[in-house]
Amino acid sequence: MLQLQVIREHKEAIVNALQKRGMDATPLVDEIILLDKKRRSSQSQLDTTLAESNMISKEIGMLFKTGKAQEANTLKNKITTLKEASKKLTETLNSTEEALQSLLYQIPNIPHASVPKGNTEEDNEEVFREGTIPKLHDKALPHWELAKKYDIIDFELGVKITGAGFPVYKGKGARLQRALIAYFLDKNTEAGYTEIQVPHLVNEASAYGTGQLPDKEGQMYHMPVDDLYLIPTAEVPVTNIFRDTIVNETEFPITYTAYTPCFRREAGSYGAHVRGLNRLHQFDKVEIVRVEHPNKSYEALDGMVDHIKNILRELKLPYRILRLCGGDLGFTAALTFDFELFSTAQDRWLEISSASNFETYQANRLKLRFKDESGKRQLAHTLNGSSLALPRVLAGILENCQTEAGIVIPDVLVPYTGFSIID
RNA sequence: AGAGAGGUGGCCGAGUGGUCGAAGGCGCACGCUUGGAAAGCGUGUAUACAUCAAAAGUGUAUCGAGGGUUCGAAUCCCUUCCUCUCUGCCA
Repeated sequence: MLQLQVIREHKEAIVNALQKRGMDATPLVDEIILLDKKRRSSQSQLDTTLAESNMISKEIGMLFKTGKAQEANTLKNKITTLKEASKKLTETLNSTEEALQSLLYQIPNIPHASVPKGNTEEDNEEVFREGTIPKLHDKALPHWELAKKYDIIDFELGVKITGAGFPVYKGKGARLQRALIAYFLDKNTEAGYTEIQVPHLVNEASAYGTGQLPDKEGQMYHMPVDDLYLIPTAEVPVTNIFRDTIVNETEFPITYTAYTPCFRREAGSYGAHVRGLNRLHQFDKVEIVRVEHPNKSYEALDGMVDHIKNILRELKLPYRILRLCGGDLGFTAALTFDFELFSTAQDRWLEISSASNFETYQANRLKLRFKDESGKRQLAHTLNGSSLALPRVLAGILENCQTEAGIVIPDVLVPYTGFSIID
């Protein structure tokens, strides 16, 4: 959520910047400014009214003490009018604030200056590419065929137990998955991230805190009995650790990594693009989260990008990095780099990581602040990235590392898997 | 799940209808003292919103959350969440 004060003071700049997202924010912003004016004047009026009745109440107290009950009773009548007035003002204030809040929720984050204009994925800007795309043998298969051939992932079994998009990993498939999780967590820990384990269900306040609600209502699994949501990413529970907190400036940088399953309803299409592991309702992901000083957040984002690069380098997988364009940028992000893995057998790029700086957008909702040197409170910057999302990395390994003899496990993973080939 | 107790500032803890944003202590910050440190002494030490160009100041709200009673609520009533103890159930 953008800060009201910023909207008030930089209206033009905000409207201009949001055009990059293909959005004309003028009407929204205008209404917000109007409501904000109304809110402030109601606040002032209410405050004066309450101040007056507080004063009279004190007077009444004094009068009763000194035995002047009659005079006190006269004042009581006076206060009735004030009470009615303040009740009305409270109502206006509340409804104004509510309306204002819901409008504020509708404004996405302001794209960073470096974000390219554009509406679709085509307009994303490739900023880096590395790794060699392997030449596969003639009988190379897509991962869903490989999964069947080697009996390492069973999609039909998942359908039986739960439904489409809930695969069952078996044997070396399950072991490879576990190996990847352990490997990613180890790499992240080495890079200074503190490993934590968090709940996989969150309450409504947390879902609002990181911006899944109200923007992505319907994309999360909701348990109405307890009013809890299954997490779509570890970002939600991890970032919400800092909801309603004031951290000390000296604590920066705050860095966490967490492995969790992720649950997404993903009401969407069927077909080749979502086949196999390409899109799932439940998948595993290792996430990194940072809370940073505003001066350091872009440096930190670069650091995250380098860190993820290193992992992919070690795995010897071909990948590229995209700077997302305005139209493709997530609602809450100011700048996002997507990592895409090239899947030779599918002949397409698969998104495997997304590293974003949210600047103060999340922090404002979360009320995550820090005390700066002069003791003033400021909003912190939050960042997160996948390091990494499992299914498509798995798909990439299966497809890119397949040989006629079997699937050759990348060297760095062998200590984790305990085997070097799936055959 | 049943019975009981309780939720007060960074922490501990007082407060059962008026002058309480809240005693006292600890912690923390600054100053004095000291060769330096400790002790000691002094001062300060919540958040949000409004007002103001800004700071200061002032006002309002906040004692888990929401609602109610009252001229007035940390204090009384209702709802709800959470914690603890005992019993039950259970990986």
